[in-house]
Amino acid sequence: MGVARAYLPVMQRPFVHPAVEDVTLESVLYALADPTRLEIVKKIAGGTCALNCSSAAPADLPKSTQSHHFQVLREAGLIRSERRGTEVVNALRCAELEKRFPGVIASILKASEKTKKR
Amino acid sequence: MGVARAYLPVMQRPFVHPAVEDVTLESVLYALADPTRLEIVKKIAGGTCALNCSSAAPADLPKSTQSHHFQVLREAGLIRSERRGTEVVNALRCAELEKRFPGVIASILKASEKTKKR
DNA sequence: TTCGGTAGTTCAAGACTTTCGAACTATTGA
DNA sequence: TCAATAGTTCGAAAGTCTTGAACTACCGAA
Repeated sequence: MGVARAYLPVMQRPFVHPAVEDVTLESVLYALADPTRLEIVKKIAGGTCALNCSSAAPADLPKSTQSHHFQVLREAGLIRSERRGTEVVNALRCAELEKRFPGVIASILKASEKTKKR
Repeated sequence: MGVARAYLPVMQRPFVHPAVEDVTLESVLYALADPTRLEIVKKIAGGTCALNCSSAAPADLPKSTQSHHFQVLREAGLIRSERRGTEVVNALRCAELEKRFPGVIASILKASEKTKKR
């Protein structure tokens, strides 16, 4: 009979996400204050389905930097990540965040669109 | 006759504020992402009149740190500062910011009030 | 009119963060 | 089974934050 494996290999460990009530406004603002991360969030928010890391991040961003930014976004409670075989798909936690901080994410995304085109 | 003084003493130089159209969303989010600065902005926003630096900042914050945070807020376009004798009075640039980034500041301030009480 | 207190600035050093290359782990498809 | 793909971890270099110390400017009292 299969002995329970105490430690899952690193690349199989499920991601940990904060409960929505533990998400802080400051961590959300902090996460969005970085231009690269705002870019990522915009890309995820703009699409209709969850995106893997590489396609959500700016084209030439080193992978180690990508990993770091996705971790910050995840720990801030902005995105939910799930492993799908070799890739990680990421979705914005829109509805939850809207309930917790009404208007915040929506107004920021809207403002960032307008600001973008110059 | 009074010779024009080329350089005003440091402590008399007027503050420089960015024009509202040069304010970027990222600099605003960056400025608000710091808990101390969010605290300061909340205090300024909550009052009915402009506040000097010492009374807008958390009680035990070292003055050099205060100075730094007010500079960040000013350069981000969030506050307008003016010298009044020995002190500096600070006001939120509410109306201008609301026009440039509708809902952003308002929703953040609102969310921060709710979050505060725990 | 000078002196003490108050308000804020500047500078430099130590602590903390960010970024990124290199080496690694898992999974998939040929 | 092997190469390619997707992401993680580590450590070092570069960058940013925080703070004490020394400073400037202004104000009010004696």
